[in-house]
Amino acid sequence: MREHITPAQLTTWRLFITAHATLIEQIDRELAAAGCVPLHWYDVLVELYEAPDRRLRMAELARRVVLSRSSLTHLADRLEREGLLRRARVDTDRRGAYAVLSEQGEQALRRAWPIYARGIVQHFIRHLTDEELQSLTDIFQRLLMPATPVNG
Amino acid sequence: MREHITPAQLTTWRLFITAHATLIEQIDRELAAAGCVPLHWYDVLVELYEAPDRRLRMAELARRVVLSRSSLTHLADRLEREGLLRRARVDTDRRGAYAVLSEQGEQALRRAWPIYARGIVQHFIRHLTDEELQSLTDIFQRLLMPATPVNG
DNA sequence: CATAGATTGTTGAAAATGCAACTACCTTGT
DNA sequence: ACAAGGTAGTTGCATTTTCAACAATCTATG
Repeated sequence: MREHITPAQLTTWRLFITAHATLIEQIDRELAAAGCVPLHWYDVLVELYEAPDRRLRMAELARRVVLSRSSLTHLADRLEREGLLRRARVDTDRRGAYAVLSEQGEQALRRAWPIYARGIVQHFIRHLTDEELQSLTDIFQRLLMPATPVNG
Repeated sequence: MREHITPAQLTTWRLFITAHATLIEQIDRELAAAGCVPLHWYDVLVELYEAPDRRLRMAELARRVVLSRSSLTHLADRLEREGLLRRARVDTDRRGAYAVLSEQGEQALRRAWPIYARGIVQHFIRHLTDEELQSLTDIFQRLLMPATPVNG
């Protein structure tokens, strides 16, 4: 299996990593400066926000934010300690637990959103044409496809 | 300053985050399975490898791998403990320190490269046309531009 | 040359992350 | 119904990352 890779291809990959790190770092700094929840917390909370009943099974939530189950447990502990979410039992499976967005969690989302949105626009969207936006969406979806066999 | 953001734009952004996390996770897992250095270590070592004299000032290295100076200090401590790099004094600035790639560090790079390259191809390059590769390079460079005022 | 202000890199403590082991529970096959 | 094996989530611990404070040194200005 030949896995040759050209310098140009490697450059693209490395720019991908660097661009990501730089953008996240910048936006996270802006959120912190505004006294908002960090980006990673936001991602978790917003998944709950969009889910039916503002709740998701722990494992499903972990999958969505690309975390191990144990990492999510710890993160959820912190969020719960801050009152941003609570856990709830699952009627149909006594092992299971829902993570449920709390009222405070929703407020935290609303508070952070303007800052976050501004960051996304200024550091990301702003630099892209509509075609590029569409192309990026296609590409990222394609990259994720192998990892998500059925559930699109 | 209107910072409106469309659902499609937000989707692109979120796919960016998710795709990145997924790819890194996958490649890191493969490196670990092969008993190689983790991706983050690799990134640091390869910067040194490409630098003149296999060495870089700590602050410059930190900038390149998008880490805070203090985080890099700790990371360099670990790499030094593993014998993958060493520190050296700077003649012209007695505060300064070089991080220098060691022979062992170079070996670690060489050992990890095939695994890493395979991961990059299989999870990233493989899914992209040549045009897309070029387009991504342009885009990521553009995204990074604001952060690097002069020095391209 | 003296001093105020920046910059370099490190430190120690706190927070976050990941791994392996564990409990509790569900599912399957017999 | 029961054992074997799988899954959900948590726990403790070790590793990694971040933050604020610090000492040492450099630089610029008067």
